[in-house]
Amino acid sequence: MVKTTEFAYKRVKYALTELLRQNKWRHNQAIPSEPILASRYQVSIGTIRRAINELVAENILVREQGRGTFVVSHTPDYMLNVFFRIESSEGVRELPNSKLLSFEKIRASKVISKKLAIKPYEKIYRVKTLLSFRNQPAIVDEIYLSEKMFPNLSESFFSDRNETLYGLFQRVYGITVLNISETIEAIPGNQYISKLLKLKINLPLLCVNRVAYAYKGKPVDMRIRYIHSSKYRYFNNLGGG
Amino acid sequence: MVKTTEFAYKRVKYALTELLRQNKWRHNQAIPSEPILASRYQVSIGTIRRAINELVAENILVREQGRGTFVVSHTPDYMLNVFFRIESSEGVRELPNSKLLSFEKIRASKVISKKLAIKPYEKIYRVKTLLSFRNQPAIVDEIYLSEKMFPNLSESFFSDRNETLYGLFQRVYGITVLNISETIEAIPGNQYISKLLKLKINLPLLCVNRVAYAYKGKPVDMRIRYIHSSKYRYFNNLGGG
DNA sequence: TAGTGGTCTAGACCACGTG
DNA sequence: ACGTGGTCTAGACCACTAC
Repeated sequence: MVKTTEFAYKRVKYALTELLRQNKWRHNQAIPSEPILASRYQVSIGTIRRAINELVAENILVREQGRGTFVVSHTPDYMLNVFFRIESSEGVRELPNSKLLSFEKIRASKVISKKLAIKPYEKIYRVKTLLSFRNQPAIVDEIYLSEKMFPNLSESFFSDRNETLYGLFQRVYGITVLNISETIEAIPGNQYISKLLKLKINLPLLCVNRVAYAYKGKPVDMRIRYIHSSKYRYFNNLGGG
Repeated sequence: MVKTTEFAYKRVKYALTELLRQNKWRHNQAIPSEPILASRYQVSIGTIRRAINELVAENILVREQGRGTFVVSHTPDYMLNVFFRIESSEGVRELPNSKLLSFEKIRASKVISKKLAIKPYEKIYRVKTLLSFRNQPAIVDEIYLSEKMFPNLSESFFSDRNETLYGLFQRVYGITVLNISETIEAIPGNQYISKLLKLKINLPLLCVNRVAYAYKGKPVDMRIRYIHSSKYRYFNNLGGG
């Protein structure tokens, strides 16, 4: 067990994370400057810088020289570079357009409630969307969201969107998705999904199972994503650099 | 175009990377201590630390308090935590055993020579192996290696291995794999691979296409990996933290 | 011009590993 | 006891943004 308060910079980092989790700073405004934080936490600027640097490395904050340090903003560009891992077979990387298929309020199954860290049978939304690149259907999404976390969500949020879903979470609910864990399988397409993707039944699809997390590992949403695998693929880079 | 020599720490980092690329320091011995490097490059220890910190963040060096700073070592454990992205459907993560299927010397196709950054039709090895977890066949690998980069490679290197392939590259050839890029597709299994994996033909398989790189983006090997997808899956984490 | 983050320094003191 | 990396400080100077 590592104490997060053993060192000054860990203590500062923990305090800043806690303030971020409480949504004290919106994603468009600068957090307090380094000298101010240094005096507030009674440490040197170097120690503040170290704490902030770690949060920057974790994609939680971004620094802008001459302007300040900000909460990361879920722009489409950010999404494309950090979270979106699907490209065409030719290696083209772009964001798809989204079309709403269905919007339902249901009760969470045991599996889903566990992944969302809510009680079994709590109310959730299930949203299905069809994602297309240049009008070519490519991906079927099933999204699961806790109603408690996202009260008063309705169809209209999904039908005409000019922002990413995580951008909406941040703008409307003040919830910032920080990291994501995914598992990928190959499965034969069933009738419903194959038809949407304009594929013959039983052809192999990539199936991506994703859970997104906010501060301190709090689950935000879960989704199952079926991908037209002969035209699109998943990509990944490992090892840093 | 970013000049890598604009700042002292970038200059030091570049110099260290160059020495690493030239294999000046083996992976079992410490690189020079921080005070020595500081005096050698005429900068303060803080600047040396910054350069080293970036190399540590890129998984190139590891620090060990009280002992020194080392070139990262490709132990099985390191492989499992950094590069190996396959787990069982129950979420168990372990390294497979490898059995040699075939070892050939062939000429590179255009596609492969491009990925390995060698001339078309240069001599390469093609190695096929069957990977198993607890004696259950799970993965078929096709590995492509440049003969120029790995002279005098023979079957025996692959038949009885107690180390990972990248561990062998590092120990025998002094080549350290630093990062990896992968694309993942779903494909129907052909007869040859389905049989090896004890699957019916045409069932969906995960197909992972990997290129591994050493210092400065130099390609080391390429492999195509076919995975028994109903028992095993690919996993990934995005966003850091 | 004032305020922000970015680089770099020189040094104190601590924690750890080896002899 | 000594040398290693780890933390933290206080301050100089630079680069960029805003007003």
